[in-house]
Amino acid sequence: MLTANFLRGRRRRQLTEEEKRALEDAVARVERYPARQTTYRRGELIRQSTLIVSGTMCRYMDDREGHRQLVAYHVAGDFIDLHGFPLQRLDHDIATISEAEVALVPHERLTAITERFPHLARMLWFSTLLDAAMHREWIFRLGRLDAAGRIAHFLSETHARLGAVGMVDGGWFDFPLTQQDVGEACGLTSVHVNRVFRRLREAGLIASANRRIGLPDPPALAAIGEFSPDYLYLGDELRTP
Amino acid sequence: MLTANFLRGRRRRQLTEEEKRALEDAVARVERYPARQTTYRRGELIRQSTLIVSGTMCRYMDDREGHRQLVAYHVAGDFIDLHGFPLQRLDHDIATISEAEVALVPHERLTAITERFPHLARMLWFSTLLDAAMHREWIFRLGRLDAAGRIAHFLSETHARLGAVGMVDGGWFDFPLTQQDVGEACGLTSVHVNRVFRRLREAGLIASANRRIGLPDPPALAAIGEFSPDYLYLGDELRTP
DNA sequence: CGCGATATTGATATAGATCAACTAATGTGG
DNA sequence: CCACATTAGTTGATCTATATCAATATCGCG
Repeated sequence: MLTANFLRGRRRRQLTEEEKRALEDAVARVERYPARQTTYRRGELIRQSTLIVSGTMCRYMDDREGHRQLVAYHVAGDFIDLHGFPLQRLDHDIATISEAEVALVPHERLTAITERFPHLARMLWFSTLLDAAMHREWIFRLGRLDAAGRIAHFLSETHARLGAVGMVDGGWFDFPLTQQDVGEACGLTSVHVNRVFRRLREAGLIASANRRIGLPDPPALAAIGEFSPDYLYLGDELRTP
Repeated sequence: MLTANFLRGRRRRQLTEEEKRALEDAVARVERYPARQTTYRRGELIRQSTLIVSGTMCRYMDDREGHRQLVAYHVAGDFIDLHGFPLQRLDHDIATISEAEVALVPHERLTAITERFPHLARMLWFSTLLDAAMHREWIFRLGRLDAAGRIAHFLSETHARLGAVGMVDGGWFDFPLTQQDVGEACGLTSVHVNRVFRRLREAGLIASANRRIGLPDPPALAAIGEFSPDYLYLGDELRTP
């Protein structure tokens, strides 16, 4: 099932079999994007939305000098540009981080869903509001936390979200972001990210190898990042850092 | 009309008379909140949503030490906690800034709207995604701009949004936020906000009197804040800084 | 195996925080 | 409507987290 990870691990995911089938049937085709490619540019008209089947993508905005600010990081099960359905155009760019397989859903089929399946429509709405909740958390992170806190928060969030879709194994998960990318998500330079990573590593709070990250002590990291996963609306079994 | 300012001044606000009436009829009652009062605390169950008729409110999150980070500022016409309709609980607190008059819409009536008026439902969805777009812009502001840029961006945004609901007069608009509040929105201390305000005032870019702010040269201020109003999805007549 | 991307480390600079008065508004009770 | 209290705004001196600049080391890939 292409859409099996959609809202997986979230509370209130009461989709009926009929709704699941309607969503799966709404997929028009599947594509594969190479790593590090911008797939959508701000302002383009959107006629379909993109559900990540596997791989990772991000949404970002460039400042005047071309420095990138990530505004969201997306993993399997995320409907990355569903915002484009009501908005028609987006205010930011979208790119892959790692290679990604995506399912494309034409907007006319989403319109049909909102007419025929009001509850499923509210679940789609819900999923865009999860993004908004993450945005708020990112605002908090940038506005109130220092460098170590921001990075700890970002890693804790990624850990929790990947956990929800079964992609954490023994505290380890894929992490295809460079230190430069992490800096662009956290409003820091890659140099400073490197120094903070070292401190966290020396404190036994993170480990890394082969583009994967391990969190030996998630609660301690969550404490540094003032992270609490409420805003991810996870199912009961997933609600500890 | 209590709901007259809802989506006012936005592109794609094609509500039929019937839809407008349905929304107006969904209002169960009107309340008045005093200034500087927290009206909703994170995690409470929400059974109704709040549309601001007049006055200003904000959404915020506290850090461990109780320092506040604003994540949104809301004015007349904003459906401040419509996110709570699909989410059921919110991840942040809500408070008034100035005294506010609000219209309350029970969630069961919103559910009825999504079943009977799919297009109006998409417009409600659209309005929550405007919030998400503003959130993204706040992330950009905090992650990539310096103090002057952040403040310039925030003032430019407020100017544009109040313009959309007809609340800007000769470049002047109500601004009930203290410098402390601006700091909490922009990730700065009130002391530093004060110094930046002085510089902007001396440069002839802002003026203030009686809790109002005037922007003598909006394009120049927008340039400093790298502000472009695309993300507000304003009508054609309102799309210059 | 070698090259470009990424990570690492050190030295120095700076924007903004912090601490500490002081002043100007705004409000409040007698 | 005045006297006082409280809140908001202003300014200066100093400190610090993070940026910047620069060099080297290591990794992953063709």
